[in-house]
Amino acid sequence: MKEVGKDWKTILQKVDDWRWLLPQDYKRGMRVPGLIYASEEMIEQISGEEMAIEQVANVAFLPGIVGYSLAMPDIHWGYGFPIGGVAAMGLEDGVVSPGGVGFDINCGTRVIRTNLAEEDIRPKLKELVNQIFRDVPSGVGSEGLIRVAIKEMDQVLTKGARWAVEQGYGWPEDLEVIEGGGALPGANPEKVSRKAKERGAPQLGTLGSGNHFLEIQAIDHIYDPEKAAVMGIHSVGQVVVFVHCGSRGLGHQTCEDYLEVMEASARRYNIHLPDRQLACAPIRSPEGQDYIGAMTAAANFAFCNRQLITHWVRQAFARVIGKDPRQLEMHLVYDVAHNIAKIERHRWEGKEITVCVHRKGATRAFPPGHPDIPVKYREIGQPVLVPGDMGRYSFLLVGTQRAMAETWGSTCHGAGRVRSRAAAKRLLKGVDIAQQLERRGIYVRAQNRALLAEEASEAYKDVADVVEVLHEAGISLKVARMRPIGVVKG
DNA sequence: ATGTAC
Repeated sequence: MKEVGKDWKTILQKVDDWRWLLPQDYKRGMRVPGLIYASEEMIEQISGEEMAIEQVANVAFLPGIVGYSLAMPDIHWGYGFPIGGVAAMGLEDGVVSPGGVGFDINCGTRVIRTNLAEEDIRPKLKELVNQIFRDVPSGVGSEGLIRVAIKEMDQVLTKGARWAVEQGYGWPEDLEVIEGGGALPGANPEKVSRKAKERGAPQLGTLGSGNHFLEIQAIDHIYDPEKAAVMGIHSVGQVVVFVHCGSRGLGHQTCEDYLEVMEASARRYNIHLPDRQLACAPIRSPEGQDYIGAMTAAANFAFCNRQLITHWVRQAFARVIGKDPRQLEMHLVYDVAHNIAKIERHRWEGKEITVCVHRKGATRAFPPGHPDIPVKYREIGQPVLVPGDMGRYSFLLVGTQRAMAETWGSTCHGAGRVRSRAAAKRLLKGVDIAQQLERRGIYVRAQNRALLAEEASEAYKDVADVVEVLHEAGISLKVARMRPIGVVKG
C-alpha cells in the first residue's frame, strides 16, 4: 500500500517558497493538476503523508473539477479525499462527494470572547473547567442536557443555530457572526434518515470525542491590533473560549447513508474513480441533490450544537465568576465550518462561475468586502479560527483576496497530525499527559484519559508552522494567537 | 470523526 521511498521533491514542482505543483501528468486521468501549500521543510517531511498526496491526485480525477486539486499545509490522509483538501466542481458538469466533506459534517470551530483577564480567572480556573465539563457532556455517545423530540428535529435541521436562539439558548446577535447565519439555505430534513435523527437528537449540546475540544484560552500575542479590535480582542491575557466540534452521530450517520447511495450512483452515471472512497454523483442528479439537502441539514445541526454549547459555557462562567454573561461581554466572535460542501459564486479565468466547493478539513476564508461575511467584518475579512493542540496554540486569522483568487476562498483547518493515534500512544506510554500540562498551568478534564496521548502536542504539527505558510502565501493573515489554560476533552 | 464492527 505505502509506496516507500517515493521522492516527492522530484515529482512536485516548486512554484515558490509556499506552493508546490503536482503535475497533471503524474497520473493518467487527472483532469487538473494538484497544488499543495507547504514549506520546503513540510515537503521534506511529507514521506509520512504519501497517501495524502496520492489522494490529491485522485481528487483531480473527479468530473467537473475546476483549476486544481488543492491541499493546505495541514494535509493528511483521509477517507477518499485528503483532510486539508479543497476541490471545486462546476455546477453543471461536476460531482458532489460525501468523501469530500468528511464523516463529521460541519465539524467546525467557534470563539467566544470575554472581558476577563487571565489573572481574573486563574483562582477559579479549575472550578470553571469542572463546571463546563459537567454542563457540556463529552465523550463518545454522550448525551446532552436537553431533550428534543424526533419531530422537532426537522426544525433544528432547517433553522440550525436560529432554533437554539429561539428556544432561549443564545443571543440573537450570535447569528450574525456564524457562517451562513447559522442556518444554511437548502437544508432538506426529509433526506436525513430517521436513524440519523434518532442518533443526533439526544446529542445536541455535546462535544464528542477525538480531536474535539473546548478550551479556555488566553490571548498570547496580537499580530494585527486593528483587526483584533474589530473582533473584540484588545489585550494579551484576555480570556476567550474556543470550541471545536461537529454534527456528532447525526452527521456521521448521514455520511454513511449517502456513501452507500453514491457507490451505486458512481456506477450508474459511469464515473471512473481511482478509489471507490471517492464515490460521488453529479450535482444535478437526484442523488447529488438529496445528498446536498441532507448534508446541509446536518451542517445546520452542527451550528445548533455549537450554539447550545455556547449557552452552557455562558451559564458556567456566570455561575463560577458570579456575573451575568452580558456583563462579561461573552460575545461570539465567529463560527466557521471546516467540513462542508457549498454552492458558491467565484471568478475563475476572468469569468463568474458557480461551483460546489468541497472543503474537507479546510476553512472558508472570504476576503474583505465579500457580501457573505458579517457587516462588522466587511472591512477586515472573514475571521478564520484555527485550532492547534492542547499544549500549544490556536490562531485567529482573516481571509484574503488572494485566497479568493487561488483557493476558492479557503485556508487550513488546524495543525494536522504528524503521528497516528497508535504511534502517539506508543511514544507516550506511561506519561501522565494531564499532569504534564497542569505543571505548565493548563488544567485538563478528559472523559477518557487514554485519549490524551493521542491528542498530545507530540501527535501534531506545530500549528504555528502551518499558519506561517498561510500567512506568507497570503491566503490568510495572522491576527492573534491564543494559548490554552483550561481544556475539556472527550 | 463514530453507539471506534450490528
